[in-house]
Amino acid sequence: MAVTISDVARAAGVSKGAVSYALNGQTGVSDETRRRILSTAKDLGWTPSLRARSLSSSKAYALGLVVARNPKLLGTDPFFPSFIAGIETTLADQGFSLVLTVAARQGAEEASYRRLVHEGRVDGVILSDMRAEDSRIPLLLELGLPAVTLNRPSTPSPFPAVCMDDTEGISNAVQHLIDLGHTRIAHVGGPQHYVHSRSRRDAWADTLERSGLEAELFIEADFGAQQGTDATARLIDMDRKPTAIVYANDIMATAGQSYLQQQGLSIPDDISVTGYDNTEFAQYLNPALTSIGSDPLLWGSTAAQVLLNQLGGKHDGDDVILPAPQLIIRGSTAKPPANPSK
Amino acid sequence: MAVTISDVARAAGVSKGAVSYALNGQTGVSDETRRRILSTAKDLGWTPSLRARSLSSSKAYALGLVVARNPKLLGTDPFFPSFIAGIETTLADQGFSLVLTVAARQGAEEASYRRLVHEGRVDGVILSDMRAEDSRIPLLLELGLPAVTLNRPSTPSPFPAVCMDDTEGISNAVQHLIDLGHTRIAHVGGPQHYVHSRSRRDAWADTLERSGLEAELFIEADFGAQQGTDATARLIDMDRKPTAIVYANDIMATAGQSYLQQQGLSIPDDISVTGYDNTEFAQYLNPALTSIGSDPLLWGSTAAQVLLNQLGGKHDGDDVILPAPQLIIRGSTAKPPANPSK
DNA sequence: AGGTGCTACTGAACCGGTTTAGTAAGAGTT
DNA sequence: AACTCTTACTAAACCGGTTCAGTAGCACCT
Repeated sequence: MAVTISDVARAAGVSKGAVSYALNGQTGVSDETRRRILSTAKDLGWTPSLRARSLSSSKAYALGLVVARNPKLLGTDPFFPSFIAGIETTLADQGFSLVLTVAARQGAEEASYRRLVHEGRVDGVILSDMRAEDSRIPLLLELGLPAVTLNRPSTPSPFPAVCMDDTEGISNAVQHLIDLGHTRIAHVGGPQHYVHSRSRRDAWADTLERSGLEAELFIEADFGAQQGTDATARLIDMDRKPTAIVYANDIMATAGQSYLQQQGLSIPDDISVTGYDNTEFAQYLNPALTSIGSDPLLWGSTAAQVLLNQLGGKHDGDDVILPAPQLIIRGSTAKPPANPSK
Repeated sequence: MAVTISDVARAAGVSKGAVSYALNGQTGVSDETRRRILSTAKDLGWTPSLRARSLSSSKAYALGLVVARNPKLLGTDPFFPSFIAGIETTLADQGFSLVLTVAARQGAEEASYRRLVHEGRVDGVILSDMRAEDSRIPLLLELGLPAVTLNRPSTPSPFPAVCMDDTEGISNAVQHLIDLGHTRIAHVGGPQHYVHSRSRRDAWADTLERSGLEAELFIEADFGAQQGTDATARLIDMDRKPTAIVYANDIMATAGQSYLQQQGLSIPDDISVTGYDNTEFAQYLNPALTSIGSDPLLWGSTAAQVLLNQLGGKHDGDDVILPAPQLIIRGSTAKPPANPSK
């Protein structure tokens, strides 16, 4: 079996308690003894037993992430793998692990959090995809589970937030289109109960209105290719059809772009298109997709770090603001047709 | 605090040991007493402490998944989220959790497995993306960690395998193209150290050769959009350029298709294209992508179940064979041009 | 010299289960 | 009646840490 703290105690000629104090850097042992204990521990190759420590300290040494999305849609979202990789880079260094849960069915989400707490699997969770009136906040308060949120939720939240502004990228995209001469700029947004979907929509509307344009061409979709296509079809069926469409993610933009081309429209000559996320394939589309490039890796590693700090009582209470995603202009945007149809 | 086994013992007027026997369905208690213990446990709302159980039984009640991929590429791969969701559906029912690790850097993979074992985080792992001479097999044997593999590895492996045949879909795709009249069918494959990449290539080559065609137009890429584009560029620069390209995944096919269109080629009139995975967006491309639809959800849930059976000593030793992914024919494939250029 | 306070440590309890060793009661055997 | 065997249970050890209560030894104060 592995070497335990008792083995170290015996070898060093002290009690178990002394070893524990020495190893945890607590007071109660002389420097002299501490050195001796540490060196015998090292000689014997001692490493702490996570399980024993979990039991006696009532900690899990793990963080949780509950992803509540349809796996089909999740599969096309490039955000999560990078985000998770970011979380990992922080956790691995500090002896923590990530427990991942996918809540596919409605209602499974709450059950997942309850189970994580009840089994004591995790010491805290990272909340992504914040929603309006997010029910997870009261739930976690009830459960007493620490958390960080990605972006500050719209309702009061006692949890630290790690923020990456959605609005700047969208505003820049819309302004870019306005500067090119577009006046009928549509937006295909994500589900509006998501805070980020909502703030992207608001950014789109605000930017238009600042230039005296009306923000009327809006369709809500679900971030999936199917609804991206449908929304696009509805937009170009309109009497006063848009000359540019700002999509809330690259998947919908890709699907929309394909649909438009299929309808005989040329991109960007007949209609301009922008995405969000700067997915790896965005630059290889035909034409390459103008998009907004976020940094999920940084977001993940920062969120994990903030949560760990919080657990260690080292959080200063301020939200962490990360650099806003930037607009990346490519071939899918150009000036509107000189003589727009109808 | 939560109610413990001692509380139940006291309430039922028996010893801790008796409660443990009763709750675990072991012999040593009369039916009468067992019923009484179970009902008082229920009345008190007792649930086992995962941590205490982990310590005394030396089990983690968790499975691990180590994903060794560049997060950038991982982000575009629709396989993992669905696969993980599948794993979850099995685990959640049985009180297990999933510990996910992303090994970004080279060498981080082995360290991840060692850490999982060393900390006792998991009772077993699921191995995906099997490689030729896969170093994980001897590693896990050394570490004594149970595992399941996705598909049977090329080297001898004592671990059960859950298999989903790669070859049938590719063979059908190639045969479909041959039936349409193509004779110069290229393949853009994944990294050839992956077993699945290799078997897809072999299926492509075998099917061509069965029809007396030469399997010469092969390029290895990394499943990413960039290399998919590059490979496509090289193929159409050739003297005897292909009239059809079979890609090893949808991402490369999508990137390739865009590149081809950008070069003024019409799909499928000038050149046919097929993908693999049947990504959600595949059907919304322009033209819709002929692809091969695997079932990662089923694969995940089955792999988890087989591993749990294995841990419970209930594995019968046979590999589990899942239905092979099927070819889905869409607009990106058609008969070759009547008078192929050069 | 006696009291106080601090340091450095020990021994034991504790976290909440599982598991082993031991035992009392009853049935069966001869 | 004495012996063995089984059943049903208890007490205690154990997993490997953390933490609390107690104590010996020493310095300092008055």
